[in-house]
Amino acid sequence: MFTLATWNINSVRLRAGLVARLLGDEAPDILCLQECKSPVEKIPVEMFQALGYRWIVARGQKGYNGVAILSRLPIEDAGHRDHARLGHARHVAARLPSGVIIHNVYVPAGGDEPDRTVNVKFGQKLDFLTDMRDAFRADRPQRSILVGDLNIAPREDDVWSHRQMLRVVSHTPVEVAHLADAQEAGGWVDITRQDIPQGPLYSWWSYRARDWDSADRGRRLDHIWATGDIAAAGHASRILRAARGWDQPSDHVPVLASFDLPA
Amino acid sequence: MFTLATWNINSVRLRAGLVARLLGDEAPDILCLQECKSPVEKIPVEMFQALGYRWIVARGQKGYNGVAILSRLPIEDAGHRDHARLGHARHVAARLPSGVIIHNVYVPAGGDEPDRTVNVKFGQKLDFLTDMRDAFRADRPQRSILVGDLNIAPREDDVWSHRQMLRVVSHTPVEVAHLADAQEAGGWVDITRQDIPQGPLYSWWSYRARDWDSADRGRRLDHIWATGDIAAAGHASRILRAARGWDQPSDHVPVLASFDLPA
DNA sequence: GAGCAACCCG
DNA sequence: CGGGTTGCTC
Repeated sequence: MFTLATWNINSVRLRAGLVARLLGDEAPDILCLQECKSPVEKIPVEMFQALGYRWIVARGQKGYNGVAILSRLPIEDAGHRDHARLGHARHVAARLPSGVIIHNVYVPAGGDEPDRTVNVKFGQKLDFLTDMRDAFRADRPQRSILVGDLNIAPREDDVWSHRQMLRVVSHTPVEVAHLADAQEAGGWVDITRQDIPQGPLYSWWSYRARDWDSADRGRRLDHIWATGDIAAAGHASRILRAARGWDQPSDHVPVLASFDLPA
Repeated sequence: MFTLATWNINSVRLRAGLVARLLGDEAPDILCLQECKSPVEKIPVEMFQALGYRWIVARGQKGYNGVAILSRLPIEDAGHRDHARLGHARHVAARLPSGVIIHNVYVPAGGDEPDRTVNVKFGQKLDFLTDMRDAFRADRPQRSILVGDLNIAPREDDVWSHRQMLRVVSHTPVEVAHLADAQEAGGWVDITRQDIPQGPLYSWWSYRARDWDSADRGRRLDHIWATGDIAAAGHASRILRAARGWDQPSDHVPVLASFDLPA
């Protein structure tokens, strides 16, 4: 059995203290971070190692993007992909001793306008998802877990208002379809929704609203998926809403799940 | 009797807490600040008023310069000067009930190269001082006090090494001469040195040295002067070296003096 | 070394 | 709103 968490940290150096708090409070075996906004060599790894997270696999970039997998179980680097050839640090993979592969993904946010003819970033987001789909078609994953900030809230109850969000990037039908295609191509099961099938579930609240808690205009942008062969082992899904109220918080909160599998 | 302090605060908004600490600890009747780096309307005046400093006279500018006089005695705005027509907020004056005038001055730093033919900022610094001199010649001050960051350490014992500083902006002979001319034109007496005639005295330590305290490569850039007619009333001069060790400090520390005069 | 501006990005 | 960047100033 092992527990896994994913968190868009929005600067791993600025929020190393919050990461330490999560590791201390929840003690996941594996923590996948996105938006580290740091070159790999400037990630405060000693701090995480001091807390028992001796293994780290990461892809870094100065100022933007950046993904890292911290683990207290031994992990090996399992490569990384440059989906849609953006040249961004948005994917890294690790292998557990049992052979299970963890993919840590940070899908592009996609800008404001949900129209690729006027907004190149929206086109890049769709291309990134199409490229993910193609990679999973070419090489169907098995005994794998995919987590990360996918920057899409696919279901009606993944957003505070389906109607008001239909034309807002992260919940438009074209994005949801692209995400579904990638999910289907990999045979990925949404573990969070397998565990909590009904009702509103959010992992992100905008910085721009000061009353994020009462207004509760959230979105579920952060996901934990597993391939069908191991999906039944996934359980104990949680979203740590309280982390949005921590001091100097990220706009995302950690999402967790456990797997009844040998690590 | 009243006590007066001067402090280059290097952002009054960022260090409003330190200002409050000084006001609480030392309770000067008047505090003159330089480098407020703020428009007047964004200075946290409510905070100072809550501590009893009900009067404020200020000249502001966005991002750079900015001078303010906080007082718990009633003061009136006594105008401001734009020496050398730089268009900077570097001078403001206030009048005490007794008629004593307080000038709060922030002399330009002057850049790195002490040569006006290659460094316009150095030329502006000299012009600013010449213009101060001319203003005092035209209208000789009486019953006046002049304080501020004059960005010049005039004496050998105002710097950690006279020899090594002779070609460093803030201690070059040409600057010292310009300052002396302005001082003489106004009949100004250096109250700090009237009180503490001998020995090293510094009010500034560079941010760049982490070991500012042990290395002690300081300079006395911040001054309290009074016209000859009231100079004998000046006493109890102090430089609050400890403030350089406060949390997130300014690179300057407060300089204080008291005057045995009716406010 | 540190603050602020202007700018990019989410 | 709140991260990051570069460039300027002190």
